[in-house]
Amino acid sequence: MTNRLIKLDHALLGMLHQQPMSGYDLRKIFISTPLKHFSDSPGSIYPALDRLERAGWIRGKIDANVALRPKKIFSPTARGSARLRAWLKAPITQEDIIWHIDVLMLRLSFMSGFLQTTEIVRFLESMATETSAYISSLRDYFRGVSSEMPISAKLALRGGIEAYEDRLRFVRSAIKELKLAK
Amino acid sequence: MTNRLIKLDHALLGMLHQQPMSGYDLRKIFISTPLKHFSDSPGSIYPALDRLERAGWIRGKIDANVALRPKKIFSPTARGSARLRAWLKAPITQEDIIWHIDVLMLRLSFMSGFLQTTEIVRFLESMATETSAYISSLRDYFRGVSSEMPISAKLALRGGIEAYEDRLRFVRSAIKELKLAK
DNA sequence: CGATACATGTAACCGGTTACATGATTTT
DNA sequence: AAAATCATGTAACCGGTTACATGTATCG
Repeated sequence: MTNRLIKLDHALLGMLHQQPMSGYDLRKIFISTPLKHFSDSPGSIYPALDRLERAGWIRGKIDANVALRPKKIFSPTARGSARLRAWLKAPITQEDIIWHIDVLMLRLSFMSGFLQTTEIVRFLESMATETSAYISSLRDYFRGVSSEMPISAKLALRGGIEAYEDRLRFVRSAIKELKLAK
Repeated sequence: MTNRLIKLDHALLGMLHQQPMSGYDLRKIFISTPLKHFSDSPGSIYPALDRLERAGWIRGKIDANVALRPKKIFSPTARGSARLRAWLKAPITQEDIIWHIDVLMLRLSFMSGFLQTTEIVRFLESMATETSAYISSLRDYFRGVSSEMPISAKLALRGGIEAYEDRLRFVRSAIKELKLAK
C-alpha cells in the first residue's frame, strides 16, 4: 500500500521537499514550467495529495492568514523524506530505461541535497550500463529485420535507437561533469 | 465515439494493415519486438480489438482449420483504412512533441505504403518546426532559472533539452534521406 | 507427467482526464 | 459588469494492469 511507485506521487513529494506548497502552487508549477511532464489537472493532484497524506509522507496545514480561500500547505514528514531517499536510491532496471525514462530523469533532478555526488554518479553509471545493453539488443534486432522493412518503419526504428544512443552520450557527459565538480 | 485517438488502438490498426492477425499474434509481437512500447497484456489487447470491431475499423473471422483453440483473425475494413490514413495525416501539435513523441514515431513507422514520400517529408518538416520551437522555449526557461538550480536538477533539465535537440537532428537527417530515396 | 505454448477472455482495481461546483478577489 | 485568478474539491468515465479462468497440444 505505502510501497506503490506512482510517478505523480513522487514528483509531488520531491517538489514539496524543495519548498512546502499548496496543491494549487504545485499545479501552477506543472503548468508553467517545462518540467510539466506530469498531470496538472486538479482531478489528479488533489487526490494524489490525499494519498500522500494518508500514507504519512506529507502533512498539510491550513494557512492561518486567510485572505482568499484557505490554503493547505503541505510539508514532507520524516517518513516522506525516507521514502524519497529510498526511491532515489532504488536500483535501475532495463524496464526503467525503456518505459520510465522520464521517471529516471525526475529522480536525477531531485538528487542534489539527498544523495552524495558519488551516489549520483553510481546512478548515472547504472543508467549507462542498462542503456548500452538495451542499445545492443536493439541493434541486433535491427540488423535482423531492417532489410524487409519499409523505409518509414526503418527510419522510425533507427530514430528510436538513436534516441537511446543520444541518451547514453548525455549520461556519460553528465558523469564527467559531476566528477569534475566534486 | 469513433473519433478517440487511443495509442494502442491505432497501433493495432496499423499492425493489422501490415498483416491480418489474431490478438495472440499481436501480443507476441508486442512482447518480442523492441516496438513493444505498447501494452502487451490480454486485458488491454482483447478489449481494444473489441472496441475496434465495434467501431467498424476491423473485422474478425474465426479461423476454420482448428487444430488448437479457434483463432480469430482480424483484418482492417475500408473504414479502418480511411481512419488510419486520417490519423497518419493529422497535423502535429506542440503537445504531440512534448507528450506523444512515441505516437509520432509510431505514425512515421506506418506511413510507407499509405502516404507519398512528399507527405512523409511534410510530416517530418512539421515535426522539425514544432520541435525547434519547443527547444527555444526550453532554452529560454533554462537561461532564466539555471543559476538557482542544484546541479542534478540542472543536469536533468539539460538532458531533457538535449533529447529534443537530438530528436531534431534525427528528423532532419530523415528528411534528407527520404529526399534522396525519392 | 509436469511445464510450456497456444488462444481468448473476464473482473477487480487503480489512476488520469474531463468537466463541473463553489465562492471570493482582482483585473479589465 | 464581466472575466480572470485564487483555491479546493468531486463525480463520471475510460483505459491499463494484474490476476484469474479455461482448455488443448506439445515438449522434455
